[in-house]
Amino acid sequence: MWAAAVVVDAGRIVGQRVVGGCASGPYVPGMLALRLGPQLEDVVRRIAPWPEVLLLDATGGDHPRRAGLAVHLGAALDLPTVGVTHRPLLATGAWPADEAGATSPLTIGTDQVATWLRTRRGTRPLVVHPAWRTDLDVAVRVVEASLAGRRTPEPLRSARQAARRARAGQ
DNA sequence: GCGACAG
DNA sequence: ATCTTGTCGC
Repeated sequence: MWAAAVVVDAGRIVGQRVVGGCASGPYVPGMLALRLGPQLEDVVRRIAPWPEVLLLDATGGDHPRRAGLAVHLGAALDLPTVGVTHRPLLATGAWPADEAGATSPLTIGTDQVATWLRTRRGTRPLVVHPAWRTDLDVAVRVVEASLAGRRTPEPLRSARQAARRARAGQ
């Protein structure tokens, strides 16, 4: 398993780190932190400059115990976190209008734990999860500020690309 | 037994 | 995540 972390400031990559090794457990929905937590914490701790907020492929309160991987990692690192996923884990809610910036609530019972966000017209909306020391409003603003005109936040694209390169050996 | 189920 | 199928755009 490979993990990559990049620090993006004003659209520019100002820090990057890649780390490899064995995943620490199997993939079990609801227990991602057990599988990926240790290596993700390691790769973030090695990065410089230290970020103001972490964007992760993970959920926050959309979790059986309201503690998705983004919550765990934020707590472990004492760093604000925001999650971005393709789909919710448990929460449900109708898609927002097909307009950039449109949002709609994702709820578990009466609690809104995340929001659908249409980052770009004509594409599937992303799920934005407030997590450690962030709320819905901040989470959406962080994601929108990191889009760089694309559907997916630039830090996540860069990190995926770096991890893919490392996995291929280079 | 089958589908759902972050990555 | 990974894989497969289908669509759209360059």
